Amino acid sequence: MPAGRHRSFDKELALEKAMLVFWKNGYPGTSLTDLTTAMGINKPSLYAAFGNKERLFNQALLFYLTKHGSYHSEHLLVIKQCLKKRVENYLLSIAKMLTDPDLPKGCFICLSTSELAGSCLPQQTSSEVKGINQQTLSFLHDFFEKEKIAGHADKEVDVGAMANYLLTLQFGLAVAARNGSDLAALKEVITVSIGIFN
Amino acid sequence: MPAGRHRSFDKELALEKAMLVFWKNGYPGTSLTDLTTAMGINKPSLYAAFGNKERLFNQALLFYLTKHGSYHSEHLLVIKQCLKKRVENYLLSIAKMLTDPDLPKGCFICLSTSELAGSCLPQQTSSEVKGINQQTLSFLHDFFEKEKIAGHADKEVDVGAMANYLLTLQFGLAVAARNGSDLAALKEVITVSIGIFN
DNA sequence: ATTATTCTGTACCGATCGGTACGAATATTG
DNA sequence: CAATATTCGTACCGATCGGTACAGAATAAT
Repeated sequence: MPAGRHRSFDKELALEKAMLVFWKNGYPGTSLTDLTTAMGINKPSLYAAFGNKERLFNQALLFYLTKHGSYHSEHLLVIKQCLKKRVENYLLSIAKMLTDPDLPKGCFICLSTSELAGSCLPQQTSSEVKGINQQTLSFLHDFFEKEKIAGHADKEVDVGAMANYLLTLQFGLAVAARNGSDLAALKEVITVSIGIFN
Repeated sequence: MPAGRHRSFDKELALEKAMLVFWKNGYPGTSLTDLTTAMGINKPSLYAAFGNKERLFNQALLFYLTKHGSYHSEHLLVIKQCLKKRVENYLLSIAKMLTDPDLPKGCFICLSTSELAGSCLPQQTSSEVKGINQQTLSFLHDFFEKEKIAGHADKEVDVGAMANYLLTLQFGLAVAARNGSDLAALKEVITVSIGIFN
């Protein structure tokens, strides 16, 4: 047991609150006052526990990825379903998250990606966001390659293009949700988008 | 001719410079110093000519829409081309703009849409952004309806879903460009995405 | 009980935020 | 020419920005 006064708040819960604020407002749109208010702590506690705004944001990104970004891919790996159905369920899982009434609309990663261009995000944060997207792209690439080898997809299919298409679609669904599209609207889009598998 | 000292800068050129800064950094990521530096004017001149930051942003949105957002739809109306080819050229026109080396990466409207959720954008700006997206959606809806009536699309096609799909795809391409995708990568995505017309 | 250590709350730091007052400069009007 | 109208540049406003110094409160080890 470490000596000294105990932390009076749940660090992981505070991180989740911070993540939700960043998710809603973006990095430059979120102030330390926004954060401390939502987290229910004071600035010195925030700095002692998380470093600074930039490091808190990076930790929020990883928290988001773990809690809201990782589980969708399970739908791709279900056996005894055709490729089209699995991709559909994968996208539906994402669409449900994007429009969850208990969460900010859209996707935290997609929002951060939109903030990439300018001097908006710190350097390290920028490369972390790009890394996350590259990881998703690599995963989708490998997935389609395996599907092709397994004979579930045509031999001439461009797995790189397929991976890019799916990631682009995810971005699009996220922004559409941000714009107010509900789950029904996203489902329509998904139905159209998986028409390429026919 | 109005009496008094003449404005020493080109108002439209200054608006374009401001638009480029907002396009790169977003609304909360852009400061008045960023703006005045890029525009080559001082703050009082900015306020005299454009009102304030919010009104300048709204004018920048309309400037963007006129200069970089409107001409793509021409590709949809070309006669003597099949629907698939016209949609492809429409998306290619957008993709070229999204990756133009002389412009910020991605789409100013898409970025603003991403900033919609929180207290990031002023109220009037938020509704203007939503209105722009609704207008695009309506245009695409009408376009596909006319195509269906003309017999260029199946009679059972859901024109609302098609419009949503295309808008979502535009958003996705914009974020992908923001993430660093080059024109070749976007072209791959477009090739896959128009596979639904087969 | 004392000491050492860690956290909390207040109060504050310099810098920057969006926005403006005001006088000097430049133009048209008479 | 004066008189008037508009813009420009400087210098500044209160508020908020991200970040911290410091003292007091709370805990563990001695």
